[in-house]
Amino acid sequence: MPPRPGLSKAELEIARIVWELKDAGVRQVFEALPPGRDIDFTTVQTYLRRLEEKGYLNARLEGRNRVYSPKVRPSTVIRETVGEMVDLLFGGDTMPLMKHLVEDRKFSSNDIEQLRQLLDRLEGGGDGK
Amino acid sequence: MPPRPGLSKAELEIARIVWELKDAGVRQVFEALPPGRDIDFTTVQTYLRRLEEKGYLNARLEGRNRVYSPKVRPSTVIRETVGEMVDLLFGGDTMPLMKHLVEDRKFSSNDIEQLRQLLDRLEGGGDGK
DNA sequence: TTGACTCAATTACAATTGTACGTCATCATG
DNA sequence: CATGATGACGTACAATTGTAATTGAGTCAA
Repeated sequence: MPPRPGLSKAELEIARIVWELKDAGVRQVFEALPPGRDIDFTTVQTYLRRLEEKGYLNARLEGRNRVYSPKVRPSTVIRETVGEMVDLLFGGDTMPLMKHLVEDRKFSSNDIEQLRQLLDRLEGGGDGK
Repeated sequence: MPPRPGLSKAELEIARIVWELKDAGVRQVFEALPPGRDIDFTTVQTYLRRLEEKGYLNARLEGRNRVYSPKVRPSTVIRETVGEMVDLLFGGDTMPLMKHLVEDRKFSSNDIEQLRQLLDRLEGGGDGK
């Protein structure tokens, strides 16, 4: 198969809502938009249709309503999106992104502790290259 | 001022080359493309022009050649791009991205050590919220 | 001095994206 | 039943993006 086409920003926004709702009709997604996000109902319809066409969502007919549910797992989309960004921004090298994040974004000491533990859990699993 | 329009993928690719070269004419950028990246000279020209229009690059005339140099610093572009992605993918929350990266990308034990040190250096500087 | 080249500048054009409209069917209710 | 709300579905359309062709001036070498 050809690799899935990527998601556009607006599509990603909508996909996230479906992931969260697990299972949702157009109206539900529409209503789950953050306040201030002012787009038309039919626009949401369009995004959902495109997401289905691109293979990211399943759609079934419930009565005469279309109900969408995730098809590709969020973690997959995240991996692809992040991977693409790492390629684009850092030539595929993850460490610079890590450095940027650690230095640039604010973490609470709680976060820092969590990160330490994540790293600890890694040790031994890595290929140690 | 209106906020700078974002960079497209192709533009980012070209911007990265300019950052690296510090100062470059179209030809140089063109030649710095990775082997296999097969786009036309004039296409590169177009991207550089757009980058200038969008305010990311400076251009000066050297003889009758246009020489481009960075105007917005890479770190700024990186911050914006990463920030946008964090918003889109994780609703603005950085930690899930960190987790994803740590769990999903392969790090050498050397990398892990470096990350630990980064975290250590943070402690005390963070707002500890 | 005539090609062969090289650039800049302009223009083009298809694909993708963000956004919405129009039409038609269905349903519930006054 | 007429009417208003709701949705599916198809269509539209401008902006952005990825990519290139065209045109015209300047430079170099034969």
